[in-house]
Amino acid sequence: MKSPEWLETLNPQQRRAVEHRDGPLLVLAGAGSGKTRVLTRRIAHLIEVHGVGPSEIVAVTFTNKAADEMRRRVDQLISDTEAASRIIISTFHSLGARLLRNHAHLAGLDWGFSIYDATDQKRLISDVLDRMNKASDRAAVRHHQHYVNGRKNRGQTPMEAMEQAYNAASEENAEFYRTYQNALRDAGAVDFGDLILQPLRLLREERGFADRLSRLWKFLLVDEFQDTNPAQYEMLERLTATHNNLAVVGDDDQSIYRWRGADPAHILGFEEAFDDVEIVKLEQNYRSTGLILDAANDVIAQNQRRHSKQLWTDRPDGEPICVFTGRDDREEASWVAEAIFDELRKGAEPEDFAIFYRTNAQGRLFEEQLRQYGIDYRVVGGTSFYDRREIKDVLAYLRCALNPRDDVATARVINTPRRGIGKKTLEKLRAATTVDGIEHLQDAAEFVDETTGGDQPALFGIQSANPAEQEVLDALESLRGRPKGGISRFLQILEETRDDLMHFESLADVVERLLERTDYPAFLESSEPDDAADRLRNIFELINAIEQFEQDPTTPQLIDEVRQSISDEVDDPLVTADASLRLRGFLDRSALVSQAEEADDEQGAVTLMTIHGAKGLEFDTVFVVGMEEDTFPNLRDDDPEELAEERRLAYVAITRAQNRLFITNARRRRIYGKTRNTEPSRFLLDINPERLRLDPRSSTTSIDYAASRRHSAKKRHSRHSTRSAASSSWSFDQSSGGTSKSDDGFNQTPSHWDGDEAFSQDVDVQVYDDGDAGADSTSKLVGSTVSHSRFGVGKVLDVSGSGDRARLTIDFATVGQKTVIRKFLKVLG
DNA sequence: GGCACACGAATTTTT
DNA sequence: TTCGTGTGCC
Repeated sequence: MKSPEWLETLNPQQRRAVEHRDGPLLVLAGAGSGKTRVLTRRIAHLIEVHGVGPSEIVAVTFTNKAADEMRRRVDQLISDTEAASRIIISTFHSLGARLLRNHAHLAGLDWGFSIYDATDQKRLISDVLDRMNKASDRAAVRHHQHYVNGRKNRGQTPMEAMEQAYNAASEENAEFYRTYQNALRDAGAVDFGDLILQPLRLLREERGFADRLSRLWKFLLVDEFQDTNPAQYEMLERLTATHNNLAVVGDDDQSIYRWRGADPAHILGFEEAFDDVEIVKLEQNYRSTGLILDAANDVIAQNQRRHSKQLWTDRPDGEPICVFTGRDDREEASWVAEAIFDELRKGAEPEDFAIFYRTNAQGRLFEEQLRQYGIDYRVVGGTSFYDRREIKDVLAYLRCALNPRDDVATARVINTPRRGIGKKTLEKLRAATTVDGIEHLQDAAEFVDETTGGDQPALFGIQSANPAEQEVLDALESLRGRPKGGISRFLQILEETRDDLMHFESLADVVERLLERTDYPAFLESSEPDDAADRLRNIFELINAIEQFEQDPTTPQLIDEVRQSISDEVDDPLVTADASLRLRGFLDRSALVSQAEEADDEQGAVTLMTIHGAKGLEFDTVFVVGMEEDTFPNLRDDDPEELAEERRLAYVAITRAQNRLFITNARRRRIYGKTRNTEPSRFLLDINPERLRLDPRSSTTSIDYAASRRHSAKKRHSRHSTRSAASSSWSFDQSSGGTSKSDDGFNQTPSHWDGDEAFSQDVDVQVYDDGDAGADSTSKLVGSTVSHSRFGVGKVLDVSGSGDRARLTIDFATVGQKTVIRKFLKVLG
């Protein structure tokens, strides 16, 4: 077999990683060093040069985005598309789901088990707490969720948690874990943590399971290895125990999921944990300019515990990093929008720009401003598609149909749309689930449904010797009228949907009939007229996604696997129906994919996302916004590990930029509706100022604007003013270009921005005066950017007259040229 | 049982 | 600011 020609395009280290065949391989891949390139080529190389079977290769990633991207790139490298489709490329969680789905019986699960997402999990936790007569308020739910997930991330079963309990409180937690786990099992469901933990248990306990898998899967590759949690790590160990063909790629500097249980110790200690580890360091960065890389290094250098590596580039320095400090968060956003607007005018493409923020909430302002400027954008992440109420409702119906034990799903939709089953009735149903023979809400519902009102015996002829239980049953039997009718109707809908599953080829058709049957669109229309159209559109998108899933080339294989695993033990036609199996697959997918694949609109839009979402991506021009203390870093307590992780996050953000990097912040920011003064992020101050350039339109003359505030605060208290020594950072002097602010449209505020003292006064007393035109010399406005409440943003072409009544000819981004009276305009800059 | 309203609380990041 | 939960009324 001859080497493929692309081998020549790799640098020596990359090539070493690609050509390595057997045994453990650790690739320490700095940002932008061609990590994905190495992984994808390694896969191709294994197949085409070493003759490894495609289905013997398993590549694991953490996000669906990364998995999709890898799949795409592998497809490009391997000409045999059928072979390429047999390579398993999936996230850890999808892989776990697949293992469980195919071995449900081994894991003690029903074939149709549900996957609970974080929201479902919370609901169940709350129910369990109620049943245990414990507080079930938000904080308690959060605490227990955190606890359970923490145990599962560490690979601990309830029993192990109990064994490790060291005091009353931890015993109580472990006891809760046990009860919760039983409840999950009762509901025929698994949570996210189980997708790793349950397969892991099989690997530990089922003789031959690990052996079988390691014969099947001979080469494992793991992307973003720094993000593995202990459970995932153990899973990898067990899967590769017989052959040790484990290739991991990662960068300890980009470990940003500690809060989710990721432990960088795995990558830091990989060399010791396995024998004869081949180590490859990829240190050449191909992505960023010299200055951007230097800035990233300035920031990350402050972290202690790191693999030693020296990221370098032979690219030129490039432009200095542009820093802008707005007077408030709104101005920050509008400055960013305008900067992009200007670049677009010069011919840049929207998809070259990305705005990264620390928390999703920050995105809103940028959306607003981009809209003002008529710039197309796409928001990645945020409230994910599958988290939307209407989507969860529809999926809950499907889950109910497939898994009658799924009480969380049942409770969600039994009265959606409203059909007369209120809190009281639901309580009665719930109370009955403790009676023998009625384990689940749907059982209780059927009990009611079959109780025809006296002459016929109740379902199962259930009677209880226990008076309390009998009381519960009596309460159910006494239901009449709307509640009872609603319950019957609900069961009928499920029954008909199950029937459809058995008789319809297309899952999309089944869902459409479900919508009709529930009259869901009308329900949307009546309950929230304003959003109904949007929500309905989302539902159509869901149907679309289902159709796509049904046509996906990898779907048949998935279905076959499940079919094989259940065929010999189940002969329920509902279970074995094609549509059911596909529905099962689709539900798994939707539980594990946080966002609707928006592969469609990559082009023509500016990208907005959190920094977490940005990992693994790159853009020509990057705006890292909200660079302030308390926003970024966003620290809960003063745990140094937490700070280190925030720092890595900053490193990730900076290293996404190829050619231009903008860092912005605001001196005042609204948080929870309250306005607060801010301080510049320590990460910004860690960057050597020689690499930075402060934009002259900033509301400050120093990047370390808080230093001047501290400085003058000091001055107020002591007669001998000293230069602030509080900051350990380099001092920055804006040597030139310190413009007066008289012509920037904010000149209703006296121009007193030059000295620290005046600046600090400004911070204390200045109130942003929005929209008041004042009596500026209007002739100066030609060329400046203005905004209008209806027309959005535009550039001033011409001015006639003066003062408020002046008539301005403006080229608006959205509507073209208009003439508008001065007083209806807001000058932006 | 359903609805409207008020109040209160709370906010990282994601599989 | 926005969300969700709790209360009171029809």
